[in-house]
Amino acid sequence: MADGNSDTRVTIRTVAADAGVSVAAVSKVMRNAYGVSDALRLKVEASIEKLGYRPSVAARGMRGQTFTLGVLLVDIENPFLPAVFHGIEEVTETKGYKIMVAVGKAHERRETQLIEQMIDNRMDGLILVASQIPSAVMERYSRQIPTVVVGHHEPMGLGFDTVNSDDRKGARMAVMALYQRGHRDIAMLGMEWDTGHQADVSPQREQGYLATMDELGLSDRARVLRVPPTDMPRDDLLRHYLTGPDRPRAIFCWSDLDAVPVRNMAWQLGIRVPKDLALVGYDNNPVVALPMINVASIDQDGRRMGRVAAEALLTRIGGRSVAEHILIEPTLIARGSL
Amino acid sequence: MADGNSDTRVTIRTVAADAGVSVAAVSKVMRNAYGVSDALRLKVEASIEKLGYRPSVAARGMRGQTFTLGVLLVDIENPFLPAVFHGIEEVTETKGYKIMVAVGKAHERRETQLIEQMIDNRMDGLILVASQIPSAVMERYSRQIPTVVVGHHEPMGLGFDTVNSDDRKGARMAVMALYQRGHRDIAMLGMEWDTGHQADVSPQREQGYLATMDELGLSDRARVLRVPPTDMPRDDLLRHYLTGPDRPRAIFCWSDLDAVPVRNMAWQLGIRVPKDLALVGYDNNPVVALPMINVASIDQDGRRMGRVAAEALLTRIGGRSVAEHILIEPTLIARGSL
DNA sequence: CTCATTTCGTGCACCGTTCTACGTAAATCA
DNA sequence: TGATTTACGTAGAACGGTGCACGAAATGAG
Repeated sequence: MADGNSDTRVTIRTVAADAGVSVAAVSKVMRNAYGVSDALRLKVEASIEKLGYRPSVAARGMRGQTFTLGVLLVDIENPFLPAVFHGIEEVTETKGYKIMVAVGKAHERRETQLIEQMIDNRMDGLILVASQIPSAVMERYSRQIPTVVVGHHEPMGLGFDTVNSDDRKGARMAVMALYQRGHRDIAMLGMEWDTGHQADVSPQREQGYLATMDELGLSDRARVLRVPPTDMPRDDLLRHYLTGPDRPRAIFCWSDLDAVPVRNMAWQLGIRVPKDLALVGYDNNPVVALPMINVASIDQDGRRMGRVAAEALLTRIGGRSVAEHILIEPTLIARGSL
Repeated sequence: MADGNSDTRVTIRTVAADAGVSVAAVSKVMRNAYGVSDALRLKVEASIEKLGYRPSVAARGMRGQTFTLGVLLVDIENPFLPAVFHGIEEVTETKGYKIMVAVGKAHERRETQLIEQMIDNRMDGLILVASQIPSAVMERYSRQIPTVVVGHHEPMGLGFDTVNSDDRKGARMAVMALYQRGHRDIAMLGMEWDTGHQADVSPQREQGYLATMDELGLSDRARVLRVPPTDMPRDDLLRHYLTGPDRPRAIFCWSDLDAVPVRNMAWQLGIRVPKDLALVGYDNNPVVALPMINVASIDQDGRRMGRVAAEALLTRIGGRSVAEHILIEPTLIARGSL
């Protein structure tokens, strides 16, 4: 690497002078564009190496590509999201693209600001992971910048691609696993209704749950218990669900973020798992894999979703304009809670 | 290659034309620079609002500030890091700075690449959180860009500021808490030695542990059990530590990332906590707060560290050049494992 | 009323790239 | 051999801002 210190930054001109060629020639080499001989390339590459030249992203962004992609994560706590992020990186890293991450904290206004920031920063493309932004707004932004959306069902989206786990199927697998172990009284723990985000994953899982219960002839016992988001106090509500007269014998939780508190509350109440209460969660969070917790879960393979999303974005940057909507198969990770 | 849009972007010139003033005047208003009358400001602001103008970060970066700070997190899994990140955001958000995150995955070469990327992107400053980069390299980068380092003890650093939890004191609090509950045979679980990263937090905690054991006259029983990083298989080793002839009656774990597996292994082996084995961890990870896990921990207040780091960076960007080294007091969160 | 000083606004030279248009030499074709 | 085509390299105009140098107008001092 060996760079000297930074009296004057080494620019494309420095390199050109050192190699005894024109600025444009160096630019061509950098972008391995058409029309540069091996001799020239070698000369320029030697100078680049010698001087430790690195092109300015800012200057690049003014005319051409920045080779930087923006990734907007809904939050950073849920381990599913880092998994997606790693998948994205696996692909972009080999293709010479860099990543810029931002965290939207599930707040719509904040997320739109961040997207605008990414556009201002001249990102070449955008991956939105589990964003709270309404589809119409996404559609609008996607006209300004190539966009792929992960964890947001919108099969009719025109301007952007989507990559999703097959959430209905995942819910079906969870219900079937409980059914096959003899459970009939299966409830679901779902997110609280707020706005009408039908495109989110939680409603998809609910639909899968309800359809499967129906298919099994259990629709009279089907019910969705709602809990507020994790940053609200919920212990009393969970206790009520687990001890009330209508308490279920099996629960499918829309997310491990909720399955873990449920498992803990059961333990505190002396409810045995799986004898008195069977559980299946969603996301295969590392916490449910702990021996003491040991809750079955649906694995979405976030890493794979990230890879697929990144590949889709790159082809879209490459010129594809017809939208792709990719669905990925989840798998059941069976554990002691069934 | 590029997609076919559309609306010609609204630039500073568009605004100038609309407001009937010069480009320089608009620039001045944007930066609220000296020498602009209220009348002019109002006119320009109206046009900006009307046209929805947003300055190009890329273009700005070529001469002036980008109002964007780079944050390099060592990884994204350990919840302590998001906490620091949120703290940083709390202050930058109010000062009009944006954040760009990158994740170094504890890999030195990767981290240096990311830092260079941030410099290429013309970030106004850099916050490195628990970075693996040697101090000498940090020193070198800090000459190119204002830098604050979190979770890396380097009180002699000249070119950059540091913000740390007082890790020796935290270790002392953990040992004292165990001592006061009557424990004498207290071991520590530490990171495996790899390179000589004396500046990292883990050795600091070890020093605090050893000094406190010494102070209590227990230095003959003091020992540091070493475990490989979390992505390696470690169950056999943990089992060995907990069942071997030299098995301790109390363990201070350098991180909750290790305390949780220890707690689980104890459970699997039928070792009662805290009766047969007392535990204290570090970082107050949400997992140790779960009722079923319930392990005491030292809280570093990552949020506060993030706030302090961001404030330091802003004053450094503002012109301060003498280094600051800030130490923050940790607190003990007592739980059933003591 | 004149001269000095401050306040406000503008013109223009950058910043470090990309990319189009163009010139020239070498290679291919008829 | 002359006429085209192809390959290679260059000059120079963008890109969208910043900020210096400067002039005009307004204000204050004597």
